[in-house]
Amino acid sequence: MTPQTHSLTAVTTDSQEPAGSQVVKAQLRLREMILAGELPSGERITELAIVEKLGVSRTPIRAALMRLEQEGLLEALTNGGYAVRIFSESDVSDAIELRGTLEGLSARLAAERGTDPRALLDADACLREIDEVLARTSLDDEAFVRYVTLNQHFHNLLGELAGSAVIARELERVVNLPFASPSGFVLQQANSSHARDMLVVAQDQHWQVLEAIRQREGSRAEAIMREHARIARRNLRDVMDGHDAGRLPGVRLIRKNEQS
Amino acid sequence: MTPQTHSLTAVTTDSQEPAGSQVVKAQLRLREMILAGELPSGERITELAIVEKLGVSRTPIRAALMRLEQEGLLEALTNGGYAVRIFSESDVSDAIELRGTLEGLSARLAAERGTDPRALLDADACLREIDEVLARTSLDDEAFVRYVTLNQHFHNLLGELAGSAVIARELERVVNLPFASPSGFVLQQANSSHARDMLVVAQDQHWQVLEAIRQREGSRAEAIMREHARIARRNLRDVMDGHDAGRLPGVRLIRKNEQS
DNA sequence: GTTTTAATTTATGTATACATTGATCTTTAA
DNA sequence: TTAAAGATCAATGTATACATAAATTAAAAC
Repeated sequence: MTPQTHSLTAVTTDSQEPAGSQVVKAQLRLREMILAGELPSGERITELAIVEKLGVSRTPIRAALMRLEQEGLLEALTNGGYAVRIFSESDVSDAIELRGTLEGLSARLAAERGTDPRALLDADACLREIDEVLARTSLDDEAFVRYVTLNQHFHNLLGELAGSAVIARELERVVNLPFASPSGFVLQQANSSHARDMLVVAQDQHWQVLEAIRQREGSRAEAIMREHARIARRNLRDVMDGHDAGRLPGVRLIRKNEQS
Repeated sequence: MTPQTHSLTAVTTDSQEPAGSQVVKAQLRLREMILAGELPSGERITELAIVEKLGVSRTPIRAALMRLEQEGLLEALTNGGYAVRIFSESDVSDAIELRGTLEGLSARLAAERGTDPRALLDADACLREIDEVLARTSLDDEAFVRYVTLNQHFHNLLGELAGSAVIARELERVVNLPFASPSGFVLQQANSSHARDMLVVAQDQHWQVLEAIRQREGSRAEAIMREHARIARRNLRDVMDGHDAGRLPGVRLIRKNEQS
C-alpha cells in the first residue's frame, strides 16, 4: 500500500456491527470503488448492479448505501436510488473550514471547562512522538505514514477533550466527510520540497493549542484550530493546481473551481 | 394541537421518500412515541415490538430506526438493536452551542463572501413579518406559533445565505438534533411574564446579524449568531429549573444536571 | 446448593419473493 | 410524421422466510 492510497481511504471502523458483517463489507468495498472511480459519477447506481458486483443480497446493500449517503459520498436521488456525488473544490474547501470550526469549538470548550489531566498527558505524549518523527531533516514515506497516524490520533484526542459526547460525535461525522480529514492531503505532496516544513508548522500549532487549553485560553485555542485547518485548504489548492491531481485516488471526483 | 406540543414535534419533512411511504410513517410515529415517553428509555426496543405496535413489516421499521439513530433520538447498542436515548441537560446545552457555532459560521461566510441580494430581501421581509407579530404588547398563543414559524424560516434562510451546500446540510442536521432547534424552548414559556421580551431581544439580534451580513462584517455576524443561540440555553435552564418540565413533551427525556 | 453446560428461545442479520411506482418503448390515431 | 395513450419493463418499496448469534433458562454434575 502506497502512502498516497492510504491517506484518502483510511476509514473509521464503525463500531456498531461485527466487522465481518455483509453490511460493513459492502460499505467498505463500495467506498473503495467510488474513490477508485469504478462507479459512474452522477449517474444512478442501481441496487441490482451492486448485488451482481459484490455478490451480496439487496438488504445489506441498501443499508450500506444509506450509510454512504450519510457519509456524503452518495447523493439520494429524488425518486429513490443514489448517485455517486461529484464535489466541487468549494465543497471540499467548505468541509475543511467546517472541520476547523468544530475543532475550534471543541478546543475552546476544553480550555474553558477544563479537562482531565490524564487526557492532556496522552495528547502531550502523542505530540512528543510526532516531534520524534519530524526530528530528521529528511523524511521517507514511512515517516509520512507515521505522521498521518499520529496526527489523526491527536485530532481524535482533541475532539474528546471537550468532554461532550454530542460535539465529539458531530465532529467525527464532519471529519469523515469526503476529503475533510485532517490528514487528507498531507501525503499527496510527500515528494514536494517543503513538505516537511508544512508538517513542522502544523506541529507547532499542535503544541500551541495544547498549551492554550492548559492555560484555559479558550479564544486562542479556538483560533489556532481554525487556522490549523487552513493548512489543509492550502494543500488542497496545491493538489488541484498541480498536474498529478487526476492520478491520485478519489481526487478525480473533485471538480476544479472556475474562478479564483 | 397546543402550541406546546407543536414546538418540539415540529419536523423537517425528509424530501427523499414519498410522504406516504411506510418508512416515513414509521419514522414520524416512532418519533412521536419517543417524545411522548411511550417507549421505555434506556432499555432495548426490539423490532418485533415495533412491528406489532405499528403494523408495518420489519424492513421499513429498520430503515426508520437507522434514521432516528442518525437523528440522535436512538442510540445503537453494541450488539445490534437500539435504545431510546437519555439526554443530560449538558447534552442539550452542547447541541444548542453547536448550532450557534454553525449558524455563526454560516453568517460569517455569508458576510465575507457576499450573498445574493434577492436572498437578503427574503430575509428582510421575514424579519418585518416578525416585527408585526411582536408589535402588540401582549401575545396570544397564536402569535407565539406564528413567531415560531417565521423564526424557523429566518434561520433556514440564514443557513442558505453562505451559499454552501455542505455547510447548509450539516447545519440542518445539527438543527434537527433533539432539542437543538432554534424554537425548541420558545413556546414552553409562553405564559411567562417576560416571554415577549425574550422574543424582542432575539428579534433585535436577527436584525443586527442581517445588517452585519449586509455590511460584510463577518466577525460581528458570527458573534451575534453565537450569542443568539445562548437565548435557547437560558430558556432550557428556565424550563429545567421550573416545576412543569415533566409535563412538557419530550422534556422528560432530559436528565437535570447535578451541579451548577 | 452452586456451578457449569447444554438446550431453547429470542433477537438481529440476510436473502428473496412480491408489490408498486415510474420510465421507456411501442402502437395507434390524428 | 407527430403526438398521445397504452403496455411493457425496470427500478425501488415492502413483506416474510430463513440463518445465525446471543442470552436465558433448565438440567445435570460436582
